[in-house]
Order: sequence, then structure tokens, then C-alpha cells
Amino acid sequence: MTSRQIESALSRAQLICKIRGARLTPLRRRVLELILSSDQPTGAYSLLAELRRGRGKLGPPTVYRALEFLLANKLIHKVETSSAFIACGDIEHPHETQFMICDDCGATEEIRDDEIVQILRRLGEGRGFAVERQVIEARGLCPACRSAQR
Amino acid sequence: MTSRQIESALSRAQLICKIRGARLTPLRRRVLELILSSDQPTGAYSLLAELRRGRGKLGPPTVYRALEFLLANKLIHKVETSSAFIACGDIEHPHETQFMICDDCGATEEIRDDEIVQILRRLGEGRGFAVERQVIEARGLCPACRSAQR
DNA sequence: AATTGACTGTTATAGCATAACGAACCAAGA
DNA sequence: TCTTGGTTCGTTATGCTATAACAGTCAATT
Repeated sequence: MTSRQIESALSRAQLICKIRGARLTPLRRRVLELILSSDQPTGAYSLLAELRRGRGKLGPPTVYRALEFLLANKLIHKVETSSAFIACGDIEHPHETQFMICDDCGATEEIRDDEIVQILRRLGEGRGFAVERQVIEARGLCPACRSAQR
Repeated sequence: MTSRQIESALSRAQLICKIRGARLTPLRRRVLELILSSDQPTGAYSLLAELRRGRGKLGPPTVYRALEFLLANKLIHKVETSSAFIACGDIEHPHETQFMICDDCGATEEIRDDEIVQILRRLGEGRGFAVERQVIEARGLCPACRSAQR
């Protein structure tokens, strides 16, 4: 992502928060910026290390609280199988998301397929479950690592 | 699960391992037994505590290695969003699996839908990904906790 | 100025997982 | 039988992920 694109994403996030009455504080904005700046999912402690470069000694709760806010406002997603965080690709339209993750290089692609979301929801309903959140992640090899292996 | 059912499952696991040339040692068998005995997913450290009751002081690697073996032989599944382990419902037929998990009581139901598996695989293929493993978990409220809330 | 509520800082701790090394065990061939 | 090599297990130490609990800060409102 270019720094121009990052600025744009931050501005849009700021606007969305304003509309919702949520406060994208400097700390939260900074964490979002760090996540946007990385094209790979980022771990909480890696973010913490970056934060410390600018703000001195901070504890894990500082970054985890910021992440909690960003997740609640659907500005980022958590990749469960990597315990890492990635910027949401379309913050204007909150959505369930799916990930393809390369076991080799860690490349993580956000995909968005409504059919699979509907099917999983129906599977839940059929059993009386009220599905609140879906975690759908496929692990394997990305195209680049596939060719490299041959 | 009744103790008769547990015995049956253990025998079948033993047979499957024998056929495969895999060794279901006393330790691994004991860990599987503990997992079978619980109808909820069980955490590694909880298993460790149980093991210690019979065998004295043991370290985490002991139980994690046993879990690794049981996972590799598809005798158990890992519930990623709970960091916990649950017995496989059909060890004779290895399969991708999905889970419905209650955020309230932790009840976890293994479901098995081929359609969703195929769709996710195709989503991967369409992007050049070779999908090796699928994690599909729906979190929400189980029927019992739904009624209790009203 | 005082109060309230949200946000952040700080310390401590809990929970999950693996690295590294050595001992015990076991199977297979010399 | 003896050795050899591989697998399994015990043990210690450590690393990574996440949260509890409490104190300080700040802004907006009363």
C-alpha cells in the first residue's frame, strides 16, 4: 500500500468513526496505520514494539485495547489461525470475511464470498444455533510458493 | 459418552493405528481417552493436569506431542477459536470438519457438510491456492442458551 | 471548580505452545 | 547377542499470546 493509500484509508476510517460517534484517537489511529502499512497480518507484540519506538515503554493492554476498538468497528480483522491482525479491505461495507493463508510465506488474502457465509449460517440455523461470528480460513500454499516448490 | 462407548472408540483407534503402522502408545491412548471422556473440548493444560494425577510431574511437551500424534492421525480435531481439542466423531472416515460453538456455555458441535468444503476449496483454486486444511467455525448461541436468554 | 466517563499507562499474571537436550525404549540387521 | 539407529518420552527453560486489576489523565458537562 502506498502512503497515499494509507492516508486515504485513515481518513475514511476517521469519517466512519465520526459518523458512528466512535473515537479514533491518536493511539488507535496509529495502530491502524501500522496495520495498514503491513501487507501481511501483524501480531499484537510486533505492533507493540513499533509503538514503543515512538512512545517509550508501553504494556500489552495498550495495544490490545486499541485492537479491540478497531475490531469492534470492523476496521480490521483478526486472522485466528495466525493470531494476527490485518486491515479490512472494505470498511464502508461491514461483512463476514474469509482468508486464504500460505503456510510457507504467510501471505494472507482476504476473500469475500456470500454463498459460503449463507451456507454456514443455514447450517447453524438448522441446528438451532444463532450464529454471531464466522471464522473461515483456508491454509495451504499460495501460487508463488506452489511454483517455487516444483 | 458411556465408558463402553469410550472403550469401543479406543479399540477402533488402536486398530486404525495398527493398520497404518502408527503406534498408539499408552500415553497417547490415555490422552485420547481423556478427550473422549469429555463432551466439551479440552485444553492442553487441563489434559496435562489429569495426566499428572496418574503419572506424577510431567511437562507441557509430553501432552502436546501426544496431541500432535492424535491430530496427525485424525483421531481428534483442534477447535482453533477455543484452543482446545475434541474427539473426532468418525475416525474411520477422515474428513474436513466444521464446528458450531456456543459463546455462552462452550458447547461445541461437530458438523460435517461437504458442500461448504467444496466451495471453500474452489474459492482457493480460483485464486491459485492449494488448500491443505480448512478451519470453519461458527460462534454464537446454542439452542439451550438462546432460550435461557429470553 | 467538581463530577463523570472514556481512554491510556502500568504492573502483574494467566494461558497457550515449543526449543533443546538427554534418557529410555524398541526394532532390525550384523 | 550385540550394536545401531530411530522413535518416544521426560525435563527444564523459554517464548508468545492475552487479560485482570488498578491508577492516572483528559475532556465535556454540570
